[in-house]
Amino acid sequence: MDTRERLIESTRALLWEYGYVGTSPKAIQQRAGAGQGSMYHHFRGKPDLALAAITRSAEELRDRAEAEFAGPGAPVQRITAYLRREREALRGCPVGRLTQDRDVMADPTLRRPVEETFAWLRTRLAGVLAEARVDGELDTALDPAATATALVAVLQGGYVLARAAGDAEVYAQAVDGALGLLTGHVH
Amino acid sequence: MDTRERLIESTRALLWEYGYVGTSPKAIQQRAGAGQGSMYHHFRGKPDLALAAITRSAEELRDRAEAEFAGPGAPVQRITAYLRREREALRGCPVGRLTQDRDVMADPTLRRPVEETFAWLRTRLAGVLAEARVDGELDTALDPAATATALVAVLQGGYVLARAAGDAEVYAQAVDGALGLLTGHVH
DNA sequence: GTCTATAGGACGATAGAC
DNA sequence: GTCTATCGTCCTATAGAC
Repeated sequence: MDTRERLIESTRALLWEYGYVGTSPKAIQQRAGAGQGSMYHHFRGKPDLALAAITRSAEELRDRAEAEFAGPGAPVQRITAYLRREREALRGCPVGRLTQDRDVMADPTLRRPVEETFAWLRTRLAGVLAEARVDGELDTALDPAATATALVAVLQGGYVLARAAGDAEVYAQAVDGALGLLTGHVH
Repeated sequence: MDTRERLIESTRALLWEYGYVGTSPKAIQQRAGAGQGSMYHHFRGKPDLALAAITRSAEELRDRAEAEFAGPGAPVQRITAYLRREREALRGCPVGRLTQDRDVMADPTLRRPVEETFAWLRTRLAGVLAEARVDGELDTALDPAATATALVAVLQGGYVLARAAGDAEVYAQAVDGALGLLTGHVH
């Protein structure tokens, strides 16, 4: 892994753990084993480096989700697989976390990947729910768009509650609760 | 409002908007219209002031929720009222937000109010759900604890998604989706 | 109680040598 | 490409006068 690459990966890790304000160029450099000059040679500054890191995290999230949404099995089964996928609950969502970062949300460039990721996720999941409905697998009373937003919210909120409790099991409980609610609408 | 009070309220507002790392004593003083000496006279430092602010925000959240959980109407109606209560979706949850703040979660003293608030909230909501079940209002297949965690997660995640989209309506959509799912289990 | 002065360090970035 | 030196600013806190 070359220096540029190490800088991006270090930034991703630090952004995930400390957020934008809590991540200093110095910390990035140390973690990457690179000097000041090295960092400023490859990137214009902290925002530029953050953009590379955020973009990559967003793509990763999207790719993983798509793999499950487009995977094998009936729609409801794919949704269940997506919801149940093992996640590092106590670390939270690397993209959702940025939502609480003022400097990220205030910068249109940094904000865009975050916005697009969740817009895509909600739409994509709504599509699979609509599929399930057409297949007669799901209650027609459910609105796919609202249901999709609620389910994605359960994951994002599950991270919050797990962190608050200091217990990853709380995340799993939120997912269980959501699946319990969904099950009543599955034929 | 005396100086001490203004300092706490200023800290609450700044903590909500900028988080712990993003909130400086200087900014607190300016917003409160107080000098350095004044702040350090009333509080030992930033963590001490933050504790006062966090504790108050936690109590406020709890009091508001309790007012709805203990309010008039059938259990499901009270839950609906709680979920549908108007909130400043784009500002997020003043307590849930702290969950993403490393310095807060790393300090047991600052962390406690956050932890307790959500532990109480989940338990209290589970109680109302159990009540609804006993009343024959709610499907016995639903686990009160898991359902409560999922519903609270929808709110917390709804904030995340609304902020990501830059649209408070997304929060409302998450709540709608959750209520849509819940409705299928109400007799 | 509140003020100003001051401290030591970190932040984010730039300059210029190699 | 990478290094060290340097910059101006902000951070959090303390000291001591009023």
